[in-house]
Amino acid sequence: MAESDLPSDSERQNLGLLCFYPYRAMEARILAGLAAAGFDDLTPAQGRIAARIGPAGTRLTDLAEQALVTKQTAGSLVDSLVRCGYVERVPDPTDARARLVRMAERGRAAVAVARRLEAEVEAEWTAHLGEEATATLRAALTRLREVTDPYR
Amino acid sequence: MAESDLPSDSERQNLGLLCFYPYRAMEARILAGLAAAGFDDLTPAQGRIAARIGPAGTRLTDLAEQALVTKQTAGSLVDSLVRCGYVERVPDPTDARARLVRMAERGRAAVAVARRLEAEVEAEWTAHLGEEATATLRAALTRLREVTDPYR
DNA sequence: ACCATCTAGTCAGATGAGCTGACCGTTCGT
DNA sequence: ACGAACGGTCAGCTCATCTGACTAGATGGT
Repeated sequence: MAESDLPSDSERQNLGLLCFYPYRAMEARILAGLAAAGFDDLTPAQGRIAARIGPAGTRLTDLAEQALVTKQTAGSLVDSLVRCGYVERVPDPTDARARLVRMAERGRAAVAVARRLEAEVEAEWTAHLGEEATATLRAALTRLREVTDPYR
Repeated sequence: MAESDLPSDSERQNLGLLCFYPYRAMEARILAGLAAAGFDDLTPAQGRIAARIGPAGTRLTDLAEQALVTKQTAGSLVDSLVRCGYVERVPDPTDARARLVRMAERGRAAVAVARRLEAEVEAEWTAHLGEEATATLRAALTRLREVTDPYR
């Protein structure tokens, strides 16, 4: 990679903002693809919550904490996901106060589509940047997460 | 996001999601810093609009297009920014239909603080990643923007 | 010059996403 | 066994965002 390709000072952008573009692009592509596949009642916020549901189910409080929203917000998003058939609530066998939010049939189908779309977009990005630069980018972002994501 | 038949590393995350953490962290830090400096009536959405106002002023329609929101949304955000004294609307001398949204005194003061905070956070990230890796990261993100930002 | 059309921006109304604060039932440590 | 902590819901609010319909000014073809 030629060093002369580095942006001039006037073009130099805030690193946070630079991170925003790929994130927004990925989210938009996945949401559009899901809609095209018939999952057209999903919103970005629902997706962000749903993406954090573990294989065995996850408590509402944990979802809220990881997504950095209040439990009320998480609760209403889960309600809407339940209404649309993506997830279900089951009692937590280990704690009678709690319930686990778990993927339902439709949710699993949507996740499969989302994974495929995600891989598709990453492949495009890799084609643009090159294999090696992409791997380096992923490594840097993963390290950066250590200081930017409080809930790893 | 954990179950997949693919034998993928469990730590390996969607590149889009990996981009999300730094973006969110940067935005939160800048907003918190601005609030601490007395600019405590700014919301994230107002900030995203305000960040796109050019030195000579920018039309509402252009702000909306760049921020990927409708002009109605941009309009109401600008209204609130005007109310709080951050920006002002002046007639566009070249088109009587249009008005330019321009930074006001308080807006310029806030921008100065935001720039300082931004540099501060980037310095922390650089300390964590190292000079060279940070430069490489910036270069990769800048190139990635070519395919992820429709309004460059 | 005229009219059709385009563009800049606003008005009205709806909904989603997020918050704070108050509350109830369950669990757990001492 | 009891009080503090935890899991979750209810109520009520604000802000951000959308779609659709509209007005005023600009522009271009005949």
